[in-house]
Amino acid sequence: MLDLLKANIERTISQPIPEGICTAFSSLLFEKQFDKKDNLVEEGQLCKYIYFVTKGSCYSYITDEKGDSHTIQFALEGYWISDLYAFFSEKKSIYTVAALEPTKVLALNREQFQKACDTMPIFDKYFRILIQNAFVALQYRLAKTNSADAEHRYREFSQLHPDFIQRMPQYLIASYLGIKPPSLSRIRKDLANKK
Amino acid sequence: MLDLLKANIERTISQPIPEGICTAFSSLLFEKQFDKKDNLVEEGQLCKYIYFVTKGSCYSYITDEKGDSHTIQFALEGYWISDLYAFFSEKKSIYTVAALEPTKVLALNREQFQKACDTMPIFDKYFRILIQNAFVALQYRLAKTNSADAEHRYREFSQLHPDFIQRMPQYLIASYLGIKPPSLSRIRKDLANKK
DNA sequence: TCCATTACTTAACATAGGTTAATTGTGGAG
DNA sequence: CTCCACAATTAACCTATGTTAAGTAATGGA
Repeated sequence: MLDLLKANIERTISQPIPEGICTAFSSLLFEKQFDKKDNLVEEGQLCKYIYFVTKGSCYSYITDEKGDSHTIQFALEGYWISDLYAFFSEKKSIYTVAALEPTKVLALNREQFQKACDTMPIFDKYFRILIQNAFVALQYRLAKTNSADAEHRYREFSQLHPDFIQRMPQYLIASYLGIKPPSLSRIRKDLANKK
Repeated sequence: MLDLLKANIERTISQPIPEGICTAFSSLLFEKQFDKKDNLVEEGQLCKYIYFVTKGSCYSYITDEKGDSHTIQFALEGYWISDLYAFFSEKKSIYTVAALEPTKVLALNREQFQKACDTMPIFDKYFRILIQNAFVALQYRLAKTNSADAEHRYREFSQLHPDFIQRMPQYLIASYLGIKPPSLSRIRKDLANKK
């Protein structure tokens, strides 16, 4: 499962990395397993790790005052996930990360993350580009949240993430899109009728 | 106005930078001026630069099918702004960046950006942390957009960005919050009455 | 200083999406 | 195979915010 990570790094920075660097990096990570419904990060707790998913899937969400959950991010194999706010600031987590299936991850803690970035400049680059891409995608998602209606957002999401449509339950997709399950049902019904 | 940038870099990476590095970096930048309402980036055009604001203010927005604008980001002195999607992908811009006042910026183009990152690893670090912070803030903004009502979002925004409240017109603040000017007026009226 | 423009407010009405609750569908544990 | 718990759908009704349009207040250029 290190192959998945190595491929991810090389694709992200658009260059092959020496075997030595890869070994050095992987020595900073350790493998961890979670059952379905386990929490990888818990709201209110410190967030010690960022996780690279090698098997399974998970998602992060925020809980509002009414107790409702709002999905922030999905992660399948090959995705990083965590509460980056809490991870970098060393404050209490504001999000929860939970496994949707039995899930295997590679965990990286803050000290090792710093060490990787400080001793191997290639990792500043890797994480810079990784976050750069995530930022661009997130900005677009917010732009669409504020400028397009729910049906439009659902159609675009289906196109962009057919894999998520397959594997994630609908009530989570609804919450990712910023709507409630009955609304998503309505939208799906309308779309089915149109065809 | 290079002082502003140097201070920004040192604060971001939490370490002083040698004078030499600073000079080398600044030689990659060039100064540019815009009048009020000028576009720094135009939707549909290539986005050649990222801009560091040294004087004045600007904002980025997306235009929807109906022709309505939706504010993505504000930038005062000490902020970077651009269409990062277009800048990095070399595709046509999907956002517009416009000056709200007579504005001075330092412009950095893609080749120089690459050069800075490739030859001075400290700039990978600088931009990594910069984008990291922007990502964390953006993720929180989206989380709130999906989980809190407009009044809550406005109160939080006022607390977090009193400077924006001062300097930005209300119709742009409304659009930043994902609502229309009449709604923001209503909210402000209600808040004034509550006190 | 005055006019023209642009921003802000207000009110009446419209609507997308939320809420609730009942109903049906479904997949995993035993 | 058969429950049971949970996920998805549906329908009736509700509410926050949008829409439109008019009126008022600022602002900036001649």
